Amino acid sequence: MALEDEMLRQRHERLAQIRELGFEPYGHAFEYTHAVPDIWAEYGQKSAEELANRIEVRVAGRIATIRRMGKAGFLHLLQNGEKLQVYIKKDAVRESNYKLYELLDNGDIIGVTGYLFRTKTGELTVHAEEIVFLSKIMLALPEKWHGLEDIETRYRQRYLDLIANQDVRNVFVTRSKIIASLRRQLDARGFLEVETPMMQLLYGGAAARPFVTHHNTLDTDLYLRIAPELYLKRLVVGGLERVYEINRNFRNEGISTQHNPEFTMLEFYQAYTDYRGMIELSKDLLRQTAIDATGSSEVTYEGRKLNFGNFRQLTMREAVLEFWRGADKPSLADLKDPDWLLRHSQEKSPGLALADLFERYAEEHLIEPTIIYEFPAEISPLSKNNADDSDFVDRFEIYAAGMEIANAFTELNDPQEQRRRFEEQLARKAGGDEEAHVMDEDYIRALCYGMPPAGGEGIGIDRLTMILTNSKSIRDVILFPLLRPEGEIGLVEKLRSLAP
RNA sequence: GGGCCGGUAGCUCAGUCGGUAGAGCAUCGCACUUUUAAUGCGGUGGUCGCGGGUUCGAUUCCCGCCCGGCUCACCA
Repeated sequence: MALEDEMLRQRHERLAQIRELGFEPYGHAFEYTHAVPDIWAEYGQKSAEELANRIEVRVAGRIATIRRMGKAGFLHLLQNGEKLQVYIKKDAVRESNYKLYELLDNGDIIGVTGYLFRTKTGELTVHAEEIVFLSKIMLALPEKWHGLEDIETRYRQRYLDLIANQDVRNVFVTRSKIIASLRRQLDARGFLEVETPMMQLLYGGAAARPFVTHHNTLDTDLYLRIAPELYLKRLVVGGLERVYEINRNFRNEGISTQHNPEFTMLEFYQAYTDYRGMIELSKDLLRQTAIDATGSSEVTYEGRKLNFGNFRQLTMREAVLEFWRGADKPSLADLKDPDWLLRHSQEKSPGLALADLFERYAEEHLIEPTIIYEFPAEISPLSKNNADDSDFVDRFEIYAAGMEIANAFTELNDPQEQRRRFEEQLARKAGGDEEAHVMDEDYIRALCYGMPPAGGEGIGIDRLTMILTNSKSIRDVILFPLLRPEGEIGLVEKLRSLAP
């Protein structure tokens, strides 16, 4: 018999034994006086003498390790990422309780009532006086000191990863702090959090291929949104002058260490400001988020220092110049010369060519937090033209660790110009560009009612989290990243064969 | 989608120049009433990712496939 089957059978028998002792193998509730981290916070520094006046506690958690020694034993309870030792002695608990202790498995969830003391070696420990059974483990937990390392299992069974690897738990705690910090900062500035459709009749607000789904009753195909942008700007038209949304976008494209098909974006819009206002707001938001998440505006990513209190600022052309490799280094004048640009890229227009050069030469080298501005209009169908050079738009992106983490611009609020841009995109779509923007006539109609001048920005929460948690892959900051189907698990069959 | 790397016990890994496998932990049994990777002794546990081919014989060699990782392409 395979070991797993054997273990299931043994533990199934233990369920009955636990019941025979008068305990429920799956408890209903347990009121603890302290969570394990609270015990450490309150008593972690107390000496054996200070603990001598019987401090009674009720604690709960999952058994992480268990060491039995004849008529006594120790176990560690794991709760909220921290462990607390429990000591059980045969003549200190009821007989049935000691028998229950003898049935415990690594991974069971129990509650313990007792008093605090320090062992000979000085470890803060609960001297158990009563054990309550709360939940039975039926399978084997990963091994105790190598933990769970298999990447596939970590992603597929994230719950095991969270139990076995406390640093993984901390990544997701930090992710939550990042989102809470951004929310708090935006709320404090008078932004209103809103929710806009995830299922849309038309997709827009970004250059990407969408997922398609179908609504049966309406008999209509719907797209999972690739961005909330056009809906948020409709709200700005409607007088919600400061809005933001933190939610998922879906893009039907490749998967990599920097891309997951569903990912989380913060988008925010502020009326009566422009991209310069967004630059200042971004600097404040990111600096404070880094501090709230990590305790410092300076973080280490892959061994390199990134200071979110100090942003570099370069135009796209300056960035190409700075990171140019090769002998034929161009001048700034070359980068403004359409013919020169077209000679140095496969792209068909000067603006696309400049963006291409930027991506090829500069992007991966933008390690320090850097603001890149002066974007070509061709790659920015929703941004307002620059007043001095209509081939460019008032747009910037923020890069760090070689990744784009934010994208922002002065919003295009001229419906006539927006119509022209959409039609330009339609022409590109006709030319085979699957990611070109579609025409959204209702959005044009909204602009025709007048949108105040506004700045808007999107920040990629997953990538920001990667940087602030020093994670190499986006899958390490998404609890359940998309994976291919796993195949047969076979557990249901085994459980059925054990059932009464 | 292309290239490279990987998949051996529940976990972490070794190994077989082709003769059907091993360690530690976990698990089971015994001993042990302040342990810390508890300790000591003894056991159980494997369709070596899946399917073909070559061979007297394949976990090992060859081909195809599945799953994962990295990377390129694409993208944020």
